[in-house]
Amino acid sequence: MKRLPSRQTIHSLASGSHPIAVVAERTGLTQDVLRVWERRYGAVKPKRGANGQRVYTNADLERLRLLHAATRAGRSISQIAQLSSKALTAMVGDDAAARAELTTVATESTDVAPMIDAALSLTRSLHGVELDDHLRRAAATLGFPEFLARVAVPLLRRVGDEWHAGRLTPAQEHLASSVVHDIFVERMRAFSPRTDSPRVLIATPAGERHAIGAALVGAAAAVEGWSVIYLGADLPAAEIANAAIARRVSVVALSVVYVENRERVLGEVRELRSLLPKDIALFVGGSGAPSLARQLSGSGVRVTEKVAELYEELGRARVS
Amino acid sequence: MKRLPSRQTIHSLASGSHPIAVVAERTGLTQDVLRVWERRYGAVKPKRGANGQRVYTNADLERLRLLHAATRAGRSISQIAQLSSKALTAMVGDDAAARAELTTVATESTDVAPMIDAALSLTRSLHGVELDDHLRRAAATLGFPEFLARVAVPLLRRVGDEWHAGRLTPAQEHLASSVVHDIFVERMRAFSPRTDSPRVLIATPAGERHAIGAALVGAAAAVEGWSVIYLGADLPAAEIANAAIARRVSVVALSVVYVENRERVLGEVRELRSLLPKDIALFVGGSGAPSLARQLSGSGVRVTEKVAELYEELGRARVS
DNA sequence: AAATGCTTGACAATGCTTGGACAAGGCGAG
DNA sequence: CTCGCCTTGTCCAAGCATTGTCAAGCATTT
Repeated sequence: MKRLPSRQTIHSLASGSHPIAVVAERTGLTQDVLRVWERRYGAVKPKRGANGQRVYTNADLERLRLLHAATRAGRSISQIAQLSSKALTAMVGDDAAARAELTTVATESTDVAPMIDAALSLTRSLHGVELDDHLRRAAATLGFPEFLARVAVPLLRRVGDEWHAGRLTPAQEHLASSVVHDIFVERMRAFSPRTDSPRVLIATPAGERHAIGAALVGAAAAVEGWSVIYLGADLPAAEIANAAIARRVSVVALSVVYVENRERVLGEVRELRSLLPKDIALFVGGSGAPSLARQLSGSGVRVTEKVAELYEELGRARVS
Repeated sequence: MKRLPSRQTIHSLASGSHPIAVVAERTGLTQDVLRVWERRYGAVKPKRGANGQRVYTNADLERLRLLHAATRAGRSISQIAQLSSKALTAMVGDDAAARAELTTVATESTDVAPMIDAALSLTRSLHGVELDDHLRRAAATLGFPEFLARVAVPLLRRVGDEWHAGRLTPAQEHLASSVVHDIFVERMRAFSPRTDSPRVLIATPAGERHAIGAALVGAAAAVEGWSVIYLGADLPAAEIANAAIARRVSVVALSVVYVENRERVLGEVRELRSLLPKDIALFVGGSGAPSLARQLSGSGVRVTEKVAELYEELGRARVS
């Protein structure tokens, strides 16, 4: 038996132990590449199990991700394989920053500011059809991911700001949200029917009536190749759980934008977690999610920054 | 005695008691696997009924689902069968999170080579509907200008090459062209009806029966904000001139892909130029255009080869 | 008798490892 | 510019362990 002092258990939780297949899946590297990087450059030195198979730690995994990012940025593996993980982190960060700078210069060819301004003015004048048309053009011109990051999200934020400042009426705000929402939903439906891709179910919990965040996540996920089941807003936990089980999704994602009744939302999320089988992962995202993070930690619910970024950080240079 | 009709075995019963068939159904594992996992790895240890048959609890069921998810993620059953259910939950959650993260991060710069390869393979197998779907996804993901330059044009060129090399049949070539053509035309129609924008007329001269280049230009122009009048292929100069004058276009663009009869095309272009008022600009583009460049220089006809050039020319013409 | 399930043993498919070979692309020298 | 060298990712073959599946024979229940 292994010795199990508390230190060891903590450490083993943090260090992880993954077979090569998992590492390949998670890093995006081929098994061949993993082996050859080890053999030729000693990039990582995984332990071996009793059967001689490689056993990678989480540190190895992270290191390999860094190496992968660095090689994608144009570095040659033989030059960087021996570097410390710390140096690698710094290097990858530098590369990302440099590239972000470069791409923002390069992408200024299509200037989105006029698109957003035009959309805002159509919102003001309550020209719904024209707004819809205008945004669809923008989406077709930029491509959906770009449209999301550089037009839809900034527009929604500006509409929100203007509304808070009293310069937009609720009707105007509602119009903009609903037009954008419909575009998201349509795109989601158009992209989803891939049969063999992993399924994700998206909704907002009961008490959260803002569907727009959920629709945004759904559209983004659909474009990324997920098969999306979109249920919309304000659903009780039992409904969500039933749908998730019936459709055999592997992930359920909830969007929480504005927390009206904190306890109620928390209760709904907890109930949903208890109703779902453990092998279905539950994510909570959205601008309201971080405020729930503490109460939900350790309960098997993941409060994901990644999804929250779609709301707040996508406005900046999205190139990671 | 123990009359437990299957209906009563709902998860409201905390412990549950299920025969192997139910467990197999609910976990997606075969009965053989259930037994062998128990025999070889002690993954679960179900109680036995009076007759020696296995009786699984709900906890067993959940644990088996977790194990199933973990093995699907690439882990080997012998390594994880002994782990606690809690550790398993964490591991499966991690795997799901990693996958979600990987896909959402992959938004950076989309690699088009696989798109083109996939399109070519769909062309080979004559899957017209799938090809259409695939290309529309690509267009929506990249945005139409990017799609044109990085997918559609390279694809058409490769199809042409393969066809010349005898590796594609005429039917396959035709399928690809027609699918791409339809996408172009649809995009053109969907984008055109701006009332106040400058108008461009697009066609191919008599003798040129390949409409695809014209459709390409039309779609590009429509996305750029032009109001496009698309006449299609193989039209005599007089027809084109009449339409151009009647609709008061400011630009006429001709596409010439494959020059069958050089003199005839030259004649058509010259005649068209002479029929058009001087304030209507005349462009000739397409892969067949450069070979006509010399004979047309100085005659008030502008020759462009690449799509990018055409964009520039259109931009210039629009300003003037 | 039919259905369901158990055990044991055997077998085939899959996956991992090692070592080597190969081809495409980058890069400097001629 | 071409030529060769180096780097790097991919592929292959053989050996071995793991793992899913199958068959045969038996037990219990309907």
